Amino acid sequence: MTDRTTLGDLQHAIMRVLWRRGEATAAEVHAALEPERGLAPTTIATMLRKMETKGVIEHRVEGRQFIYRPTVSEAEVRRSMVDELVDRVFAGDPTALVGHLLAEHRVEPEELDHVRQIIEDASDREEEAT
Amino acid sequence: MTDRTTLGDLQHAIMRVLWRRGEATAAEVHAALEPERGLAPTTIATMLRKMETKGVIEHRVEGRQFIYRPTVSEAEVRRSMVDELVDRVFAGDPTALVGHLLAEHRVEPEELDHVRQIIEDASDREEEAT
DNA sequence: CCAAATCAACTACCAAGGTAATACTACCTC
DNA sequence: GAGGTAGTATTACCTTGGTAGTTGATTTGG
Repeated sequence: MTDRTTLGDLQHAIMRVLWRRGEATAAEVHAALEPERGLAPTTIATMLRKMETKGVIEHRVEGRQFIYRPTVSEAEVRRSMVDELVDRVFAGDPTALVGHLLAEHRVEPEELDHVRQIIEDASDREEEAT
Repeated sequence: MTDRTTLGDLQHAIMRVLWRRGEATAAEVHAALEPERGLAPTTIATMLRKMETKGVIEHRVEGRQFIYRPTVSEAEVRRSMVDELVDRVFAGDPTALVGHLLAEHRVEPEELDHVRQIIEDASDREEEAT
């Protein structure tokens, strides 16, 4: 089940565009990434085709254009990429990654409280919904 | 400065052996990884050579054997790999990754308190040292 | 109706990670 | 000294991500 959907940097950038807009043509994706990446339009088109083969996006035809949209959610990708990192680098222990983040990345304790609060609220709502 | 030292899965497994033991020959690394990976000895040897080219390990000669040892620490690798994930997947916001971990990976709040305690203690010691 | 623009498809490279057989070399043993 | 053994070097192949030129079909503007 756990599909381990890993994306490269460009693939991820493309997915971000698709997630934000719901769907887009190759030209639109290219336009969106042009500023910071300056890639050839064909590069985007090729990557889109590869990504479709890989199964992370699909397209429908509109006239002579392909309109692509994601088949995996941002949450799924996050999850599998974080899982992979946790397995590879922290021996499967997510708490160790949290520790690392607090120690190395200077995540403020107040921020942490805030985050925890959000989680707890969410859990509460979940229980209520039972 | 920030070298962005990314390691593949096998490379990471090899590094773990080297970090644990301080140094090891190709045969020793192979022996250590044999059980769970079952790779050919030459595969390990080839990978070690590639990793040395890449600069993450180095070797000294002892008789006709090469004894490899890490040139980068586990902490450095962790840091750059986590940085990369945070940049790619969480738009550079480490707190977002913490949130994800708490929400998706069911990190227990008690665990969190524990982790935070460790961090705070460390900060205290740091201040004392001033 | 023809030329220019628009798209997708095809083809081609490069780098890096991974995997391994084969070749070479030096040493050790009989 | 011959042969096996241990160990490194060479070579080779596959996959995936990334990058892009060229080609071919289609559509549309003049």
